[in-house]
Order: sequence, then structure tokens, then C-alpha cells
Amino acid sequence: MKVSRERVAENRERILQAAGRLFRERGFDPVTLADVMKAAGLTHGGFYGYFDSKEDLIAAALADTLARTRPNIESLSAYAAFYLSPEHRDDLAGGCPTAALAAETIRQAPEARAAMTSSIRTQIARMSEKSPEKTPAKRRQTAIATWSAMVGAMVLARVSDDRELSDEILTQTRDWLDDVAHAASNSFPSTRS
Amino acid sequence: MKVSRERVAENRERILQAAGRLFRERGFDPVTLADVMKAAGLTHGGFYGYFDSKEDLIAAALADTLARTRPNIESLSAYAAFYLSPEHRDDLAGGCPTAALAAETIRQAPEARAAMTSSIRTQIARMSEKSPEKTPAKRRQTAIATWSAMVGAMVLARVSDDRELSDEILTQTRDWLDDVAHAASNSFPSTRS
DNA sequence: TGTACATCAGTGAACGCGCGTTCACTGATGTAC
DNA sequence: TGTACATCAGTGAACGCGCGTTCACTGATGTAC
Repeated sequence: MKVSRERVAENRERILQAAGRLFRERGFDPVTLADVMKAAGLTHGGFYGYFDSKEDLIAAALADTLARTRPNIESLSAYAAFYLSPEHRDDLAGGCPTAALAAETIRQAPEARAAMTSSIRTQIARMSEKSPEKTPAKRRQTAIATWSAMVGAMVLARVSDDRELSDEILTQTRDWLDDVAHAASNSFPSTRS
Repeated sequence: MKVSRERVAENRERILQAAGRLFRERGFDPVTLADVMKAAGLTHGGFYGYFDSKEDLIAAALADTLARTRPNIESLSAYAAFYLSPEHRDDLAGGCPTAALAAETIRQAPEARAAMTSSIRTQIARMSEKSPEKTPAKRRQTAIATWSAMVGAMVLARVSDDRELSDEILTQTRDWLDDVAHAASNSFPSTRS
């Protein structure tokens, strides 16, 4: 049965969002097109009216999910506290697509990698703006290293099957980032760089 | 044809090492048992003489590869310089199994997650020993945060399809870790923690 | 030390399931008059 | 504004390939005497 034009646009959004959640939760390979279409309230046969292939969907859903994830960064410290929370760790499907999918995207098609690269660039720029450092170069460096530590800590905390270790990774990384930012503003001028 | 006992032990090692490399390079799902057995110089039918299932192989190969990867950590700074090199970034199959597989291991069987958790624990302990901080708690915190930053930076550098950005992530994270370690030893006593 | 035979590691064909993809069909939409 | 009809989004069955897994068979190993 044909469906109105608005409904088509709405269905496309539903497919992208369902795919975005399922991919983050289970990874690209184990999620089937039938899973995605069912989660979007459709049957699997209709898929090819929206996308050319599963590969095409992966790139589109990744770009969509990354674009939708626009963090509100008050300060690097506040952002890290939110990011490195147990709630975020436990919300794979709704959490940061970079922490959930960047590693798998390394082996995906060029379009998917391009979407991830573009998001990393944007994220570094966003975080640089909020860095307390004095020079643009230092702000950018802090943004890169802080983002690396946040993503790395989230991955390590999620894979750890021991709750205590997992919590420790989150809180210690968060506290360390705080301490380091604090120390930077109090230190003697460094002899390096 | 039957084969000598030494040959059996040798074949098991070959299968584990071939699997370890293939998994790091392509991820768990896309690697087939036939791929692994072929890389080990055998035919796929023989697989079940060595392992119960693909899931069993994943856990065994992960444990084997993690155990084999015993980094020689002279200092955290020297280790980070080696780890965050373009050579390591470009050597997926032979590089750090944590950077290559931790994110995917989140969705694997409990045995695989247990192997990864145990490796994280060992790695934190190893790095703590080399931390320049004065108290054990501070040394452990530095190890956790530094390891997070290293793993995160490697994942972000590998997924970036722009060579310049990828190199920048590596060098800036490395330099930042150096600066921070340096600043810590020069700073006024911090008012925090 | 040599011979006969039981064992069993490895082979390669086959099985069966699941998944990406295709397609004939349905019936609501939306356009032409 | 109403009617007739062409369009086309969605359905669900079917296809075909690939992969994990099984199995009958082979022939070298290694043990018993």
C-alpha cells in the first residue's frame, strides 16, 4: 500500500534512528536489516526503497547519529563528569556513537570512516573552545588529549566485567583530567613546547 | 592422516596466532573459521579437533594474544612514544589487541570479556610501577588515565581517514602526556585530592 | 628391533540456517480532468 | 468538488550465497607384543 509523502520522510527518520541505536548496542555486523526495519515498524522488504545496501545504511545512520549527538559543553570538566558517568557507560544504545562505534568503523567503507572523521574534527573544535589554556595550539592539544582519554576510558570501562574496576576507570580518569587542568593553571612555566 | 603430538601442539599455537592476527585486522565477525585454518596451514574441517566453537576460539585467541603482548615499559613517556607511533597505528594485525578489539569485546561472550578485563588490570599495574607520582593511589590514577588516553588516541587516529589529522592526534596526545607529567613534578602542591 | 594393528588428526564434501537482496503483488495516494 | 486511474510505498515469499558445524573417510602415528 502506498503511503503519504510525509509518512515516507518520517519512516526514513525512523529507520535511521532505529539503526543508530541498534548499531551502537550490538555493532554493525550482528544487526540484520530485518532487525532495523522491525524496530522502525516496517517489514524488511521495504528497505531498498530507502537505501541501496546495508553498507549504505551504515554510513547514513552513522552520519545521522553523529550529527544528532551535539553535546552541550559548559566546560571540559563538566563535560567529562557527564561523559564518564556510570549512566552513560550503561547506555550503549543511546550513548556516544564514537565510543560505541569508532573502533569498528576502522574496518567499514570509506563513507562511514569519513562521517566519523568529520565528527572527530567537529568534536575537537568544540572542545578547544572550552579549553582553559591560553594559546590556540595548547587549547587544541588539550582538546585532542582530553577527548582521547574520555573515549578510551569509556571503552575500557564498558569492556570490564568487574563493576568496581569499571567504576574506578571512570572516576579516576575524570579526577585526573580535573587535577591536570588545575595543575596547568598553577604550574611554573614549562620548559617544554 | 594422523599427526605427531608435537605437531598437534604446534598446530594449536599456529591457529591461535593466526586467529589473533586476523581478528585484530578485521574484527571477530568478518573472520571465518576457514580463513583462520587456512592461515594456520590447515583445512577448515579440522577446526573442531581444537576448539568447541568460534566463540571458544575468540576467547582463547584473545587470551593468548593479550598474554603474548607484554610491553617493555621503560618509562610511561617512552612507552607512550612507542605506542602512539605511526608504525603502531599502521600495524593493526600485529599491534595492541586492546586498541584493536576492546570495543568489540564489549559484545562478546563472558569468557572473552574476562580475558580483556584481566589484561586491563595487568596493564594498569604494569604502568603504575613506572609512574613518577609519589603515592600509590596517584601512580594508579596516572596509569589508568594514561592508558585510557593511549587507547583512545589510537582508536581515533586509526579511524581518521585524513593522514594529517591522524598524525596530529598521535603527536599531540603524546606531547600532552609528556607535558602533564612534567608539570606535575613542577607544580605548587595542588589544593585538590 | 621389528611387525601388526588400533588410534585419531586432518581432509573435504555436505548440511542447514540466516541473512542480504529481489520481486510480483497490493492497495492507498495523489493527480488529471 | 467529484471521479477514474496511474503511481508507487510497503508486503511477504523466495532466492542464493556464505558460514558454522558435522561426518565418513584416510593414512600416519604410536603402542602392544
